[in-house]
Amino acid sequence: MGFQTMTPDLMALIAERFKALAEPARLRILNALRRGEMTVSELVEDTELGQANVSKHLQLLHNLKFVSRRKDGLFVYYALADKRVFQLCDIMCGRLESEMKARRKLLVG
Amino acid sequence: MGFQTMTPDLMALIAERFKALAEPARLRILNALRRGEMTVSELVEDTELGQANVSKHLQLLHNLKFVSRRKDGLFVYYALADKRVFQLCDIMCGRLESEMKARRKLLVG
DNA sequence: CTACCATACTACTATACAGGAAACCAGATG
DNA sequence: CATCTGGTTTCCTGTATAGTAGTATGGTAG
Repeated sequence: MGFQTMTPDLMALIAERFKALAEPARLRILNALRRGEMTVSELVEDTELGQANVSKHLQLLHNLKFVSRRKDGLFVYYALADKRVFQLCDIMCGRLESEMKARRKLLVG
Repeated sequence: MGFQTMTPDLMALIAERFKALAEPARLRILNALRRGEMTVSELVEDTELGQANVSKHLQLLHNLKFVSRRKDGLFVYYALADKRVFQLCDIMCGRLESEMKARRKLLVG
């Protein structure tokens, strides 16, 4: 596909997916899941968010295929479904570094 | 830096930047700018958004260093300041492709 | 069965922000 | 100066969604 052939539809789909990552709470959840599969309550503990809140975020991330879900008895286990998330975050971090460097240069210069 | 050393602060900064890309209007503006420097009114024509609206989006993109601005007489020229945007979009497109493939498999299977 | 626990759903409030209209500002030009 | 043009800022409205509290569902244990 590629970003070259940019249609409004494609644009909306991409925007929707960026929006999923545009929330510190969800980034925190995804980051926690890097350690491996976790249950909802483990994530609640780890992220210090409310249970309903975590559940909602997980649902959204699952709909967009960022996480997978597996039910086992009483618990529901969530896991990363797409590691590209971190590739995206790394690029953003690179951007941030450039920004900060530029800002520092301004202050010094 | 890298996403490894994830602090809440860093998370918020990243989320803020993803949010900038989580808007079809802004993606359209950035995509238009791929052709090169453009004035606000050229962008208005190209994107079919309101002029004030475009101006506001440009300001946001400029604050986050996605675009650069250059004033010349009556006109203000905006240009891409960071091509990594499209790298990000391409990764998202890759994700979309995987998603669609998986969905198709489900329908067929 | 009842009691209990993990998770999901519903209803609500508060906040953020996109978009549009109009006021406003800055250079250019006569 | 007055006026035009291009761009910005302000105010407003509607919509979307984060977060929370309370409730419902569904599996498990006794």
